[in-house]
Amino acid sequence: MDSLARRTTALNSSSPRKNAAFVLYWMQHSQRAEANPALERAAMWANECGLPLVVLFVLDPAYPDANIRHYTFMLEGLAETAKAVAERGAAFVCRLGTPPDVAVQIGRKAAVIVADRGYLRHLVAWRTALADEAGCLVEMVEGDAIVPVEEASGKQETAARTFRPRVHDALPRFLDMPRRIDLKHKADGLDAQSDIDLADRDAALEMLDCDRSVPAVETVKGGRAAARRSLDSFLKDDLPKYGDGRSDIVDRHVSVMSPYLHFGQISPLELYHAVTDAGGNDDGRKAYVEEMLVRRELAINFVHYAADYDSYGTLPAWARETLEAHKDDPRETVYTRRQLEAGETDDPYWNAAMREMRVTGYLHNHMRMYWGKRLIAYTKTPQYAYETALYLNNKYFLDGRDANSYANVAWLFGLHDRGWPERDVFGKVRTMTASGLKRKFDVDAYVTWANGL
DNA sequence: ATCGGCTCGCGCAA
DNA sequence: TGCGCGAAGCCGAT
Repeated sequence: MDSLARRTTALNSSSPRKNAAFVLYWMQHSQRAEANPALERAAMWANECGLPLVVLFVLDPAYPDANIRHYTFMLEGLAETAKAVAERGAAFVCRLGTPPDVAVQIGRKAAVIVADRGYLRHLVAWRTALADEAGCLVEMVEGDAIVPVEEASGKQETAARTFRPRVHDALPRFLDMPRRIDLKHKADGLDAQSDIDLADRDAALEMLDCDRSVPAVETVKGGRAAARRSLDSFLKDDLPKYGDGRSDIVDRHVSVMSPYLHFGQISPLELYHAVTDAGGNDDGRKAYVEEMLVRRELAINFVHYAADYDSYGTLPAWARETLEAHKDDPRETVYTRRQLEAGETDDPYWNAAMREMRVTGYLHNHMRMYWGKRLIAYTKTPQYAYETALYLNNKYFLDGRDANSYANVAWLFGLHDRGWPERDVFGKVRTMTASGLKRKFDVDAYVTWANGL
């Protein structure tokens, strides 16, 4: 079995449709024209059937928790992707609507429909609905995890230490980059079915009836070209220092690939190869693989196997019990959600983190932890802290609404972690404090920087 | 500056 | 059944 076949699952038992007009790739998660195994699988089918390829993207104005910040970043990437798809000789169709419905409708003329993979519950449901209603073979191709989730482990893992050996064991079978397949039949004229012109982004954004309260991020551009530029400078300047430099909140040596990964504008496998082939030192490369393979895919393992990945009740029992035992501990100050969201607490470090999040749509990972842990201390109940953390994550972060968002928020409350000495409010759940920040970093420089954003 | 103690659940050796 | 050990913890002692 070749590497593409190992990433592919049939979602129904239908056969390819006879007398079809094209092969359809319904693009959803892997929003890129290169390093995309779903696209190559669809190209393979197109050549095999002697048909042209249509790539469909459905822009859903009702996508859960999406606002104009997310759509802007996504459309910056999609405009580039549409062009690159067309240059390969496939048609790129962009439609407004509910993704599986539009895919079923367009798919009536398709011999085969290929989908990429998503992990959150609505993304799984979309693929199931498509497979049930398509009336032809529907395949799903894993392109946004290096190791397909079931191949790494057949169950929900309790911690990185149990997941790590499993994902590393499976890794060698999934290291081949998808081979680029040339299309034999060009798709002239088929792209006439679009109802959105991605080249005119402002017009496209205006068509969306969505939340406009969070402005687009000025400092980070979406799309593959921006991702590659950012990656190149990371590989040259930061990867060598990544080993022990990645946690510094002021002198940052991080790649900031998470927004691009979230929208599938870059593939985790191409990042893996870029980093392991890079110069520098072993420390940096090892640490990066730990983040991108072990940590990132542990988050995918979590949302895949924990049906209630976005519920407080899915936290480990020991964590819920200890938080429950301390729920009536006095809090120094309890803030309203409005005060929190505006960054108006008495903790300047916390406010600075909130500001970085609001303005840049991103937060350094160490400050994500501090921000989230303090939220437990600044709210009345851990349930409310959990809901607030998810709400703010998904509203402001360009990389929010991701498997990582749910795993990272749950980590704040003990997921994938162990018990620690019992303290007020937190119980045995790991805590973080301002004194810890001061001990490790020039946190005043961080505050000055954030306030200048 | 560095170290031990605190603490939980898993996986593995015995 | 016991033991070692783990993503970033904190605190107090040296």
